[in-house]
Amino acid sequence: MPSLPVSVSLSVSITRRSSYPPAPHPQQRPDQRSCDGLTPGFPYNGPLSPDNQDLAMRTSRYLLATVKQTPSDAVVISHQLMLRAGMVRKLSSGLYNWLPLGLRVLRKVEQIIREEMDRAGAQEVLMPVVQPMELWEESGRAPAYGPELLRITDRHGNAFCLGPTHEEVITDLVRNELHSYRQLPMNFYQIQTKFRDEIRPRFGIMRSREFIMKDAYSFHADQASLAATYAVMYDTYCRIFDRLGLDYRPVAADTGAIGGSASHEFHVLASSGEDAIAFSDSSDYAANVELAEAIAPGERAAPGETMTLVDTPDARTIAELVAQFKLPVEKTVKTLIVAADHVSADQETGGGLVALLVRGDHELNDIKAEKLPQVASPLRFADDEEIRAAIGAGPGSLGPVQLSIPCVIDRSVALMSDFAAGANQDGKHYFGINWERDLPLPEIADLRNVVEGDASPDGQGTLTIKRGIEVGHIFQLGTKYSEALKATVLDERGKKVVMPMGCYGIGVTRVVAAAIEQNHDDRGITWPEAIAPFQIILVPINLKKSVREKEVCEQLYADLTSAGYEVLYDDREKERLGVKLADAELIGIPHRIVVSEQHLDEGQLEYRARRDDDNTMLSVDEVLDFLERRIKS
RNA sequence: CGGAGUAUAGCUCAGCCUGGUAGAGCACUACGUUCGGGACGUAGGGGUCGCAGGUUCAAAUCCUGCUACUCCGACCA
Repeated sequence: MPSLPVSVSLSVSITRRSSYPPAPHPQQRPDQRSCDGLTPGFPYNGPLSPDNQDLAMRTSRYLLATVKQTPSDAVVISHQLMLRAGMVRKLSSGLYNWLPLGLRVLRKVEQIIREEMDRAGAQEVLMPVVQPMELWEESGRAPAYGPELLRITDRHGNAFCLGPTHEEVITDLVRNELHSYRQLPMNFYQIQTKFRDEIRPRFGIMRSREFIMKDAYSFHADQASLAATYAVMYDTYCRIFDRLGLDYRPVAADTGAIGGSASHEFHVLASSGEDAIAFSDSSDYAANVELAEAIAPGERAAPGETMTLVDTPDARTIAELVAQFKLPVEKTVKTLIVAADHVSADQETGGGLVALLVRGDHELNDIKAEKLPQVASPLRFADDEEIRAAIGAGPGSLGPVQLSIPCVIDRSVALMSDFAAGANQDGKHYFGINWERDLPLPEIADLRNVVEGDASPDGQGTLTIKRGIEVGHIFQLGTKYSEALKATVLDERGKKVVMPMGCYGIGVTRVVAAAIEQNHDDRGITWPEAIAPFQIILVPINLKKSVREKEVCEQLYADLTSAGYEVLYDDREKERLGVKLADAELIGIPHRIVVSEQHLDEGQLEYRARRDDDNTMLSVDEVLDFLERRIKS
């Protein structure tokens, strides 16, 4: 048998044996133990090892619960891979057990969040999962929250609920503890389990009923202080998601009654995301597609055609019209008829209907339409009979010319010239319509969804649309809860003032799922460095046969661990190489070292990053330097 | 809450229509062979067929009720 390369200096002395050593002597010297407290080469059923589990583990002692088959009830990738990699197991609908491997990832995400929140001056607290209903009565939110709030009763008949969020509890705490404006601002956060009794939990960890959230609540003496802390939280969130290694976008969110730039969602970009978000290619602008403003820069071209009535008996949709008459779709207009708001319906002659016009290739935005004063809320499309009664033609032949009901047009429609639209007579369209020549320009509004390539509303660049997973949300709450719960402090004049509040959430468990949605390939997870369960996996090719592989692995395991790396040593003797490599790829350890007899002859090891396509050969004594450069950079 | 579906071994599923000995693959245990990309052989362990009723000489199979879970929708953000 060839001897070990001289470059490997063994600090642990191992006697070569052709078979397992006998059970260790109880008085074994500590320096003969490896980093995880196990005697090198000790077989599977040894004692539990209490040492250094944060850093090191050997697979023979670890619950590596990987499965080959994709579970049938998992539809999204993150759910499939989290089950397959042995990170989680379902307990019941929307409830999951976290196995050791998954928990390592979860803890890393938590730790990054914790460090950055602390860095931003927030103070960690821990509030109960179970909350008294009294507080929810006091805030007035109990009825509004409905059945999503899981209510429970204790043995004395007192009402409690499982906390879906903690505004009430923190506000109650703060009103008892803070008394002076001098103490403000303060920002409290916790990383805690939440429960929301979702109507339909789905997508595994992405939308479960029980989940872990980092929620923070800030309290202020005035609005300016709230705005300042909000800005700090915005930056903190950026730092957190940067450190997590995720591709994300802060997105302007619907601020409802609060207004201004008082709310942002943080989205991890992934094709499976539930939300479509639009962002500028050359500025920070980003918004939910439903909320993104559709602007229409430019001017209307002068009329070039005369308006003509054309028989279009077989064209009932824009697609048919475009196909049959070789029209560019940008020269067509869609006319949608919706119910009018009651008040305006009385005043107009529209029979309770309003026409909304968007370009043929555009889509009506329900939310924007609903916000128009003329339009009934909730939005309701008119049925065929109503349309025929009011206009005298069926859908498919509707247009703005000589229209008998009120009409609102999209901004981009207002810029069209020489366009085609229905003639309000069955089977007929007008071509070559021009505003202000053939008919007056109706009221103009933003009616449509933005599309890829639109000009960015901030005037810089064009919009790209991608799907995102909402993982964070920051909010300037104002005094909604502090008012209801009377959370006041005395100001400098000794007057009681209600504290404006901010709240800031991150879905910690959802971040883990989102990270996988964004980082996977056909073999498994490709973790970002910062949240991988382990940094390095050590894979000997044939531990059973090769004493040399075992010696080198034990040595590397000890050296890498004492250098501070988190190492998973795949010391399973019964598994073949293929199984080990497949597992390593499935669980997505970023750095892999394969140890083989063949290459040890030249003093070489194989290195491969999870996202690499090829192996890199390293000499045994340069491994530490190499990894140092590779990981720390 | 509306619609659709599923429930049989740890996992993925067959068997049910047409009632009569509980099945396969993977996983697990033992032994042997194999050993650089999810090995092979031999032997074995493991299921009150979701629960409760009913029909029948006989029910995984037919009937009724219940429960849980999944998918689509509404809801939530």
